[in-house]
Amino acid sequence: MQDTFSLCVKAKFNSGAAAGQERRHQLLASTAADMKSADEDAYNYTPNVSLPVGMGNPCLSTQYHTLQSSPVIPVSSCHQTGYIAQNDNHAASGYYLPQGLRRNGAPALESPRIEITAYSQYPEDEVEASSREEHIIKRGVNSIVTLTLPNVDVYRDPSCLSPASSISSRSCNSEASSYESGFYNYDNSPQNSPWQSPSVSPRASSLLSCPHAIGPAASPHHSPSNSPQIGAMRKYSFSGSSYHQTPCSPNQSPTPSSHGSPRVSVTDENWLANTNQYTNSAIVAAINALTTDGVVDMGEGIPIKTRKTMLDLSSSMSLKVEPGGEELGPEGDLRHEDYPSRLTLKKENYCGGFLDVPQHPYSWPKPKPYLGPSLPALDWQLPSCSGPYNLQIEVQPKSHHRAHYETEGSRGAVKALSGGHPVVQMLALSNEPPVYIQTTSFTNEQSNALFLSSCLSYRIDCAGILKLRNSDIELRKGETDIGRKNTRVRLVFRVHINQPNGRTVSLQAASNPIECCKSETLTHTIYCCSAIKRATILLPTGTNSPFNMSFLLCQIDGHHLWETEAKVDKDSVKSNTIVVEIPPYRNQRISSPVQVNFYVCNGKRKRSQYQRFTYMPANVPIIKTEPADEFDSVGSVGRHSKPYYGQTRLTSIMPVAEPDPCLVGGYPPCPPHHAAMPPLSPSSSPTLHDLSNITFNKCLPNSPTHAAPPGNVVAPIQETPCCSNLPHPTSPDHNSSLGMLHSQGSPGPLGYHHSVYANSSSSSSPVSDPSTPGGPAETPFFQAYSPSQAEASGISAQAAGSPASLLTEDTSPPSTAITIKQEPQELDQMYLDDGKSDQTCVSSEKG
DNA sequence: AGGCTGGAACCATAC
DNA sequence: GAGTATGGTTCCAGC
Repeated sequence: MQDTFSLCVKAKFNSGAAAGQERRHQLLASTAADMKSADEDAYNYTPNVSLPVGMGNPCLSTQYHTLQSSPVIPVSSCHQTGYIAQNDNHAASGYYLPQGLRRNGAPALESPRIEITAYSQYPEDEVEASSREEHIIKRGVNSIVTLTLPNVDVYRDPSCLSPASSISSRSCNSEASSYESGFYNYDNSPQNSPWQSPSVSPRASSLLSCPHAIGPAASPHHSPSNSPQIGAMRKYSFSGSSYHQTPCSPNQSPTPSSHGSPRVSVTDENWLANTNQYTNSAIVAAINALTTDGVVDMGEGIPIKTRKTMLDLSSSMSLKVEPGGEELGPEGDLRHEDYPSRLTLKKENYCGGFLDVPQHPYSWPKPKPYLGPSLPALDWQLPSCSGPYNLQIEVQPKSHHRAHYETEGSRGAVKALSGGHPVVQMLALSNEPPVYIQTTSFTNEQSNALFLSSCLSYRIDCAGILKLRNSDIELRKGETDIGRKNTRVRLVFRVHINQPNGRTVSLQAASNPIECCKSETLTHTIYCCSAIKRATILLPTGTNSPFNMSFLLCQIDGHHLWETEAKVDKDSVKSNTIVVEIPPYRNQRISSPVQVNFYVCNGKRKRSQYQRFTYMPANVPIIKTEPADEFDSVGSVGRHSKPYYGQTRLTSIMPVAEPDPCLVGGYPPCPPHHAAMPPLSPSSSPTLHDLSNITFNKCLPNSPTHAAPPGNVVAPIQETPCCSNLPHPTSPDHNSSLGMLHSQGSPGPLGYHHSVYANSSSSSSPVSDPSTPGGPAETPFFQAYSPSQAEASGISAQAAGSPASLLTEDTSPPSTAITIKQEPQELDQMYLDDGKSDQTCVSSEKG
């Protein structure tokens, strides 16, 4: 199940010397959201991203993206290949499959996502007037650029209170896709629909029964005026999604809505004005699906809850088609011409039981057609590296960020663990063509392009996350309760690199999952550790800490072939931690790693999400357990051994202002993936990290910086049965590799980190932000450390009230034939609940 | 004064 | 069907 979030980025962009001043640019990034409901854990969770290409396999075969092609990118173990756009619209056809399209032509609108959209503050005219050169900036390697929103005033203009409606809608529209599709500069052909997410959602059918098409409409969301950020988000979102500059949402009443009920789920004409971009065949199909008999029965196919809401707010329920054909841009005409009366009829029918919202006094500025090169839809899967280019998230966002509702004010931008902001870095060989940073939603692509010499970092300091009500989502999807616990998202950033041959290489990088829910429950809790034979996990005690906690293990294949309850040290509960002894696997003579899931429950109905746990064979000294992430897993688990290093899904973060040394020091800062670095081999095999001989320093908040990990040697690792054969799409964590699976040659949104981390001591992070010293280190992953260490430090740390630590009683696993990569002397930690009192770390012991 | 945060309160749903 | 637990959403107050 997925929920929908909209995330906007209001970024600062210090254009650099060339410009000589701050430039307003619009940056659009899509974010895919990983969400799962309580019932959708490792076994039945459907990843929001049903992409043929997994995130874990960032490097895909080179693809040529064209606007006219379907976004399905063949999966490949890839490498060096980015998604290349070509101005000609032919090549792609053969590459892409209309998987995102449902049988009836409706787009697959399954995947939740957040959308990050920063936008240029330049007035359209001004933007157009801007010369390309003005936007060319030369930056030295490792320079950091801050995306700024120039006209903050505009951004927060009260009159533009709720552009967010677009966002929400937008997001919902793209639900089907793994990534938000922000490019609607497509023709309306089904296969060209941006909705055709490469992701093939198993739940595609749901869309048919649901007004997903009206989803956006369902979420025009009368954003409260008190949420400037939301408004901005929405605005950006729409902008980003259509290349149309929509300074202000028409949805926004100059004055706060009188009824101001946040429950308003259906868009008004304003929405359409913006969503004309969406009024393509997909929408029509969806609407048709809702109104098969030509008469819309609001009582059917719409969740009661939503229905109720809608009725209550019927006045806002309107899908009236705006006469904004001229505003649609190139494709706009087609849309309307193709489905004018039909769409109108359907909408009217659909809203038959509702009162139309009076025409808004507002008038949308005419969106101008995007004149730039064809760019892949945001819901397309793209690699993170291509040739000399490599896009990476230099500083990962915090693992937890409370998303705000439309009825709320902004809850601030997503921050980095260290207290700074996420940083995205683009790396390229110095002699390579300039990098064209995709700054969508502009009428003049030139004005939104930045040409970089080699490396550039962008600090995303104004990206918030907007969460849509589940009811709205249900309305769109025609499902009920789909939003439950869909609280995790990722940020996905993209860059487009123009090449001399006229092609454009598009890359994208995804952040670590971000927990967006407010409540701090077990659902956020991440328990990751690996162990051999036996391990002890220290869990935090707190309001949500289960006193009668059960620790269960079950296989990830969807069947509880084996399940057992872990032994809980009741005495430990007295302290601030709970010690759980993980039982040995049923078959202790396994020859390959066996991945299982476990969850924690409080003896009632509350239980955590599934977390992965790996039982390693006796002769395989793998200790590290990979983070769980459905999003990651979507793509290539089992098939590609998706690299997964340094990635831990943290459910909570430590105090922003006080980065944990363990996290920061434990891993070398993300080295600026030098362009000079040899291309990562697509065929690189995942490797295991041997931590058996590594001792880890005490993991205390104040512990000294840990030494960088020694050089590493990697060796291929065989995939575990569960992973190789079970790319369980429903498993939130199925993508995780057993042990320290990573393909050194497969950098990517996630895997890339590994490469980074692997390169010890590379601390030349381009990110100059002192607040983000650790860079990638902010995304620690669990590691085991020697018992002695655990005793000496980890436990003591617990006693001291510091986050729990991962205790590992490693009885020195027998040496293996594989080459082992040493891990940094660091203790994996997991912080819960924003790293406050609930900070916790999990320690495992191998015995 | 406005925005950001944290948390309480309320409501709906699940058990 | 009622009661309770849990999660989702809204609202409020403090910083």
